[in-house]
Amino acid sequence: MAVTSGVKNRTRQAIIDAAIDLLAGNPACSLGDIAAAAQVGRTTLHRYFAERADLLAAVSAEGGERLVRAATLADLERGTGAEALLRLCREYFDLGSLLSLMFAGQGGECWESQDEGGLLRVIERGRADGSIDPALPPDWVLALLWSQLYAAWEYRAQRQDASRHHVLDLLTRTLSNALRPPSS
Amino acid sequence: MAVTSGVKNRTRQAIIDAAIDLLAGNPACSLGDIAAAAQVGRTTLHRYFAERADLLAAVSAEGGERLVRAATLADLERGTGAEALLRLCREYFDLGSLLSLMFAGQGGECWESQDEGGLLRVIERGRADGSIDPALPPDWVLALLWSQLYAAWEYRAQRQDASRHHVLDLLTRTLSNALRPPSS
DNA sequence: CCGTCATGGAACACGTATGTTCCACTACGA
DNA sequence: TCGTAGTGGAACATACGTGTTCCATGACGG
Repeated sequence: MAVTSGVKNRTRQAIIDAAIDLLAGNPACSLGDIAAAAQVGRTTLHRYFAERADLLAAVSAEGGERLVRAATLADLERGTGAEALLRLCREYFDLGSLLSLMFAGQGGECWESQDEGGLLRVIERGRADGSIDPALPPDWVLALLWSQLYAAWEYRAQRQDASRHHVLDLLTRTLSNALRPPSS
Repeated sequence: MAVTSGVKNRTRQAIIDAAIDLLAGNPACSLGDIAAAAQVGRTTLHRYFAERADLLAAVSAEGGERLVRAATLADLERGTGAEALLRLCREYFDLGSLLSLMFAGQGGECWESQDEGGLLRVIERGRADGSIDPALPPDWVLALLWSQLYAAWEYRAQRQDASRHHVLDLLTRTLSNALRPPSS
């Protein structure tokens, strides 16, 4: 498969990036808005993605790739379950507006199904090695992870004075506390 | 000001209730859908709320009232700051789909501004009495409260087997752990 | 210099949500 | 029995998003 002319790839990527940013803020935003944000004509957008559903599918695929990439960077096999989860949290935090987009997708549709199994395994490991409270069901831990991640992202968006490092520190502290077993 | 005939009040309330339920699931849902859910004609809906914005304003007002009512029931002046916050959490949890609606409203627009001050005072009290980690900024505590509340609501919606009591127990446990100061 | 490639704009048809008007039906009290 | 309040349905005009077609422009390599 030939690499369809570097120009087309860049245009396509610009559209997808713009779509992620705008859809995160308003899942019902118009294609015209997305095209404008990507600095291309609406005609061009339709040339790459015939229907809205096609664009959404491409955004979904891009999101899935970024999630997998983040999970790889987090090196989930290393350390205790809780440590791995917190590392993953830091990687996910850098996904930016993609977080809002997935949260708007109501908890899980396509992307999560990919590595959700992997995450649940990490959580189980944490419950076994004593770094995560076994009284917490794995999917509740997952819900907790996503909700605090989203809260941290929104917190950072509202208070520009808060540095990335500071917010990440708050997130790490509260999440690890929430998951810690009572005996520890 | 006369009480405009009990019938009109009941119709109006039915429309607002239906609007809260549907808008929580889809903020862009049509007025026709809301009218159908309220079991009234679209004409009637327009008779009570001339424009969509009018209905949204009424929903906003209703949400604000319910929040205030919940805060009153929580008796925020009693006990430590953390205890009061957890009581409030339980009251808020029963607001149901209103939680999703306010979360869709992106963290805070009108309703929160009402009692946000009161909540921040409770959080400050908790920081002072040692029941809340003083290292956590009050508005981060607030963000944490809302995000875990939303997570709990979604968790309950997805897993019908989880009883209200069980979910509320998980929420209380993780939230109080997240807020607990390290020394304790 | 010419051809193609990628693009952007204009215009159109179509569907849907919205807001309005008009008329008919039902319940209820005087 | 009559008049009124509350309602619902049908129809209409309007606005907006969508998907398509057609044509013009600028860039780039032969």
